[in-house]
Amino acid sequence: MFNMEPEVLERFTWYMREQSALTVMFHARVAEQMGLSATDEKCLDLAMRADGPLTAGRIADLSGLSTGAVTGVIDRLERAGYVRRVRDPHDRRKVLVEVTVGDVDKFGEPFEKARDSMVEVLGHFDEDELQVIERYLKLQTETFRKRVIDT
Amino acid sequence: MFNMEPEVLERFTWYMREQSALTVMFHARVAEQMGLSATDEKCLDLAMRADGPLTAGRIADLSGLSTGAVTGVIDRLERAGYVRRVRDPHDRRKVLVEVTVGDVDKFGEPFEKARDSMVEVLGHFDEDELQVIERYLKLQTETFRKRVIDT
DNA sequence: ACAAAATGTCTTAGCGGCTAAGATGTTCAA
DNA sequence: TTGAACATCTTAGCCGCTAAGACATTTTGT
Repeated sequence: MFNMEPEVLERFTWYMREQSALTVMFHARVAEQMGLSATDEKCLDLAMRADGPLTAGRIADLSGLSTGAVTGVIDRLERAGYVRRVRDPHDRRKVLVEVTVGDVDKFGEPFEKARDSMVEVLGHFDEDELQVIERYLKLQTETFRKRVIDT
Repeated sequence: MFNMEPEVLERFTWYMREQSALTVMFHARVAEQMGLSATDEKCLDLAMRADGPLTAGRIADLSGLSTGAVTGVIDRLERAGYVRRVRDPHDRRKVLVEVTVGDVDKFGEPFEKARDSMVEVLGHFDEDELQVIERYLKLQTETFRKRVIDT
């Protein structure tokens, strides 16, 4: 591998830090717009990004909340119409949390703005460059999850 | 501009969403490792990323917290040794929040892991590709801030 | 088949942080 | 100089979180 100067690394670090802070603010905006707390929005996001419906306990694990707290989260999400409790027919102790809203992108102004913003940015790159960027994003998310989150 | 297929857009949306969720988890890890709440860590991050010291009121604005809450945040950060209260000599009503820790990267394991992870990822690209990625990151953060956060 | 242990969720008590309103101290303007 | 504006702190009340245990269901061991 060629020699990467420290300044380059420093600039990249800055971008990551900046993007990181922007992301936290973005989540706060989305939550506010949906009439949810940051916690509730985070749990709803988990439920939406999962393959199938999650159990209450799995949401507790993924979110880091206690099971008691998750009960409250699901109560509020259910009351607001975002999810529905369904008892698992194969194990009636379990509660499956089913998301009852369709298209993710319908989730208010912040999401639309974020999408528009992304389209605008990507418009500044040609096809070859987009392939580089996609390779980067894919590798970045995978590596970050493996090395930082999944400890 | 050339024609961008919907699937490409969808894949990029997925990466952004994934990265977004990972970032939120990352902040939770960092906060936990520092013995701080998510709120306190967010405020400390604001103070660290600012040019000079911020006032308590400015932190309230930027964080979206009430001034009363910020008083508590600064109390806890000060007690934990991360910041120091300094009265502004030019306007003694104001309280400047001075960060009293040096290198940002000393901030615990998660930060180091994140940095290592970034280095590993960037190692998979040559110099030309890195320039594309940097251009993308710069444009992305700027555009996102302008279009989504600063409404 | 039955009892005991394990599992998954919900309930409750107690704690701590948040908001809103107002108190306190400082600066600005007439 | 005096009243208004400003910046922060204090306080009361509320709400969500954790920890512990209750309840219902499933699994295990005999």
